[in-house]
Amino acid sequence: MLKEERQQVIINEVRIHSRVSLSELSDKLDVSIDTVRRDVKELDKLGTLKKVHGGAVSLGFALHNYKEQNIYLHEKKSNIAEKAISLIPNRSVILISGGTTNLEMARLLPSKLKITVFTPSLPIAMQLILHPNAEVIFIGGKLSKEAKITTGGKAIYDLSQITVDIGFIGTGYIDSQNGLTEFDWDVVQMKKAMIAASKKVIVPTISEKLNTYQCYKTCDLNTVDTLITELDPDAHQLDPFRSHNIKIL
Amino acid sequence: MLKEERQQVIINEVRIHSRVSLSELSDKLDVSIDTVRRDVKELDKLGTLKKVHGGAVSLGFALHNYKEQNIYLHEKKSNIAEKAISLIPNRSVILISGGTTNLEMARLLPSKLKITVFTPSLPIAMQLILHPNAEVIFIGGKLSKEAKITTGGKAIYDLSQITVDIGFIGTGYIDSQNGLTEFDWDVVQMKKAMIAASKKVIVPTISEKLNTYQCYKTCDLNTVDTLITELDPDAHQLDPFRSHNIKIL
DNA sequence: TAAAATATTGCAAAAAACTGCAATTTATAA
DNA sequence: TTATAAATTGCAGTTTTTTGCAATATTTTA
Repeated sequence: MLKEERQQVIINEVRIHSRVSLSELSDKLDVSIDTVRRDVKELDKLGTLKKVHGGAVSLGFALHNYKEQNIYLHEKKSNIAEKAISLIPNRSVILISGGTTNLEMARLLPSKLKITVFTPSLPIAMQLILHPNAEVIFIGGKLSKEAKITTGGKAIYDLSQITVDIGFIGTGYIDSQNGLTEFDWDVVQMKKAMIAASKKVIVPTISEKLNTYQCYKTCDLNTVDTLITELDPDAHQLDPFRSHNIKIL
Repeated sequence: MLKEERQQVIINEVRIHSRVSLSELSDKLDVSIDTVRRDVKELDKLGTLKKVHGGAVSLGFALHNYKEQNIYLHEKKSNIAEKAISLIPNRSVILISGGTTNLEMARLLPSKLKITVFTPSLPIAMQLILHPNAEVIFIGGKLSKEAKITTGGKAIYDLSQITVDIGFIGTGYIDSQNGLTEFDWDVVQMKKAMIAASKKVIVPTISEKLNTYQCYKTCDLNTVDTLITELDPDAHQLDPFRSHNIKIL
């Protein structure tokens, strides 16, 4: 088989599936993994596809792919995401709201984890497309351009028809007195519906958000089952949140 | 055997198979591999085919291989997208299925156009978030990772509850006999539902797809109101599609 | 943090390409 | 027809490209 043919096959695979692993290609093409790696490297240089660790993805996909803005915050969010992931049993059904911390969680979800995910968040759905074992169900509705999640009566009604094991509910603001709050009224309605649909409510948030609040209230703190921050669970900053029957991680 | 004949055989082989290896040619033509190598080198210089390590490929194949093809296709898609956009009145309600041609349309939608868009496609929704005057309503459901659109009973039911002015329905394959067809059954169900929800059905497609078909049928050609390709509406290639009461743009 | 998976690098064998050359064929003109 | 020049072809030696492997480094996963 000519090298050109091989590369053509690779391009097709990437076009059809948006992503492909080197071992799959090596298998399919019956050449060593080194060879497909070199091929993919060449195609990457030519700008035909994007090489990633373990395989390749189509350029269209790489576009929407997440971009880490602030390294400092990013580390915190990865830390939170890892803690959050540790709470997800295999074969569970979860709900993920929007937000960059939740996006980080979606990105870090282990590929072996079999899971069903409901989400109204466009970026999170986009990310989860890459996950081989996640069944993703998108909550439809009117798109909020700021929050990049769906909102409105339809979405809220759809949420009322489901119950999930765990809801990972991000929040714009969190305060020991005022609970979870937001700046956007539509978003609050969605979060209320998401919380109602979740047997267990987990709130992942970076510590910067602690002790801040806004005008519209999502829920009281005692609605929250688990609060996850990048801090040590025993940190003093978390003291005001201990009195509400909340697990802190 | 004359050199001329030999080279003609080589040209034919490449035309038929898109590719050929030097050893195959040497075998078939019963001359040394050096000779076919020299032949191929000449044909390459004449621009009849493209010489590659170990053999030769057709020019189309080579073009297909690299970035040029993407740019080439992209131009066609922009052309189609512009024609499609000209059919959208201000303040109309439209439905956009998935596909890269439709994505191009979403990208090129004039920012002044006030519009309501229903879509089950993740990339298109992602794109439309950037549009200042588009109200975007996402059709929720189970995500198909291949097509990046939602599918399944819920999405189809939701579609049955709406009616839009225009539906822009991309298609994987289109043929004058077999109509619109797809490779993926779930996607076909979605497209049927989208067509049912549209007062007017517009099918934007690049000419490469004309006269191709697959096993699952979306609809007959006479269901389509307007067919848009990058070709001139009078082009001969479109003749087979004229008899079905279709506007061609 | 350890272990598993993936990348990188250098290297050597194999395949293919290139070069010069001689034998052969073809073309051309006397 | 014949002599000569030009083109074609195959071969041998050399160079380049491709490919797989192994050792080592890096990244990802558990």
